[in-house]
Amino acid sequence: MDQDAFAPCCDVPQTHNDVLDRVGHDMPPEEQLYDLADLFKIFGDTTRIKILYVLFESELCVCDIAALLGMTQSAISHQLRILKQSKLVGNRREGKTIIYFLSDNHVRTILGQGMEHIIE
Amino acid sequence: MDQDAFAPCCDVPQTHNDVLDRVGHDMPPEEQLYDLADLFKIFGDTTRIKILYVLFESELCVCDIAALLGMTQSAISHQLRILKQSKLVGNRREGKTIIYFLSDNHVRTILGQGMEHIIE
DNA sequence: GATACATATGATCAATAGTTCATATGAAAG
DNA sequence: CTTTCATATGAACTATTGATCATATGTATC
Repeated sequence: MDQDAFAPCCDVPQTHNDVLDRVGHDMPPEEQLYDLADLFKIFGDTTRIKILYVLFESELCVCDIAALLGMTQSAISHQLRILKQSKLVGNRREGKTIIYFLSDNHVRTILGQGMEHIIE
Repeated sequence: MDQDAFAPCCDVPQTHNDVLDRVGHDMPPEEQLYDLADLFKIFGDTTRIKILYVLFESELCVCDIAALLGMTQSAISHQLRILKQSKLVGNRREGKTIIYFLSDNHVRTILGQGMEHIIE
């Protein structure tokens, strides 16, 4: 990053360049931040949250999830695709049906922390 | 919830109603799930993630954040508004400028867990 | 191998979100 | 009290997203 890129932009009584330099340096790389936002986007939809919550308690086939949430098989399938791409859920075939399950421990923590925040 | 609402929808070798009954019961109320999704939507944008990251290390005024991220003051201000509405950041006036800061401990945990997930 | 069942996928459409531009608010200095 | 500086806000435009509908894939059964 350019050393002198940050000129004082307002008359705050502290030295700006010091702070700005330091802050700018500890920033994770652009790509990681992008991936991180993408991950949280997944949690930012009620349907997907509900899916994660039901899988939380039991692995389930697609039609069961659809029945539980009162939604179309197609809608659920589309969302499961997204969840699987992000490695948040996994699946296995069992005869004609396909069983989905949570594949990651972080899911619980992330949802839990989110809940704590909104409960307050 | 209706006791007999869930008929078996596929020929999975387990009894569906048992599982579906149990899973349906431990679901948080609709409104909470909605709020939860709304909270995560906030983390689902690169700009807001970056803002949180810089505030992570130091409280800053609006124009400093804009300078750090190389973005318009207006864009930043709009996003700060959203972050403030969700109680993720707070602010205080200091002369002509307004200083923003992180107001919640969960922010660190949530971002941290997210990072852990994508690093793997 | 033809049919039925469970799931996946592609196209389409409505709704939502983020940036930009122009402008408004609000405190401080002269 | 007028001007200036820092920030906030509203409107408009584009891009993205989630549900629906129709259809494709793929496994099992006859």
